[in-house]
Amino acid sequence: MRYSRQRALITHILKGRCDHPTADMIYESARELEPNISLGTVYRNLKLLADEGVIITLETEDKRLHYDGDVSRHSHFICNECGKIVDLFKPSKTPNEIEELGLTVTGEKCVYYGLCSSCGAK
Amino acid sequence: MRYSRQRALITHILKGRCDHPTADMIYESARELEPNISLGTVYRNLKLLADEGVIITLETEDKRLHYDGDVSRHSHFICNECGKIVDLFKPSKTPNEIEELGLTVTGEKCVYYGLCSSCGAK
DNA sequence: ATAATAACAGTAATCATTACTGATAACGAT
DNA sequence: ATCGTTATCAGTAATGATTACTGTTATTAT
Repeated sequence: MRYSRQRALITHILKGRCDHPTADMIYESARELEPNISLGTVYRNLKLLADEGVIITLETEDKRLHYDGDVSRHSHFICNECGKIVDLFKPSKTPNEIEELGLTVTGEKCVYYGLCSSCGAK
Repeated sequence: MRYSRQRALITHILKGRCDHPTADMIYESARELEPNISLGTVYRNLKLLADEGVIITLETEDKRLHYDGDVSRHSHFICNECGKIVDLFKPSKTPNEIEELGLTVTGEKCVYYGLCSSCGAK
């Protein structure tokens, strides 16, 4: 993977903020420093960076992919009302521990990734 | 919410299978018994049923929403290779316990839902 | 420096999902 | 039981996030 100013910028932006922006939000930020950057370039590099494990993706119910520059093991809380995404460090926080942060938990979705038995055998 | 034959069929199909079909797959199944059912009807009812809590949605990396008729608390395993979705009962299975099912776990994404402190105050 | 090609900007295409329209069916009130 | 209201329908068009394409530019190994 060659160096590119655009990819470095996208990485820098994402690592320097603690929210979970969409591609479009990152595009807006990037244009402040690189006015001619293309939205396609943002999408392409976000996908590359996610494939490389440099950043993380977050599928939400708003149908848009959110990106997270923090690749340490942690989970997320999403407000059903305003859609705000909150980082929950310590991955195995129990619902009770989460409530202590002022959050009301009504549900959870936990997905594990990896290889199933048939794909792992190959 | 009024009764409709189409909605009853969609519910029946989803409750009667243990995979995690997309709207399109449910549409195919539904057309076997209700050949004139519309794809829009399938989408509309799946959304209604999910809002009512009768079924559950699952956002995956294939960009399509998957539906689950099992609303009991459980988590999922998705194979990175073939995309197969496996139910993991007992929601708090540890990675080690999952490995015993023949699955190789390389990552997890855990999201909690509810109300944040500002939205909860209202 | 040059050649090979990854990456770019700009834009068109894709495709899952949602919205719209006129027709039909469920169901409470008469 | 029929009527009127309106939720729901079938069919189809529109939406919008993401991806693919095209000709150009920039990176890097030789």
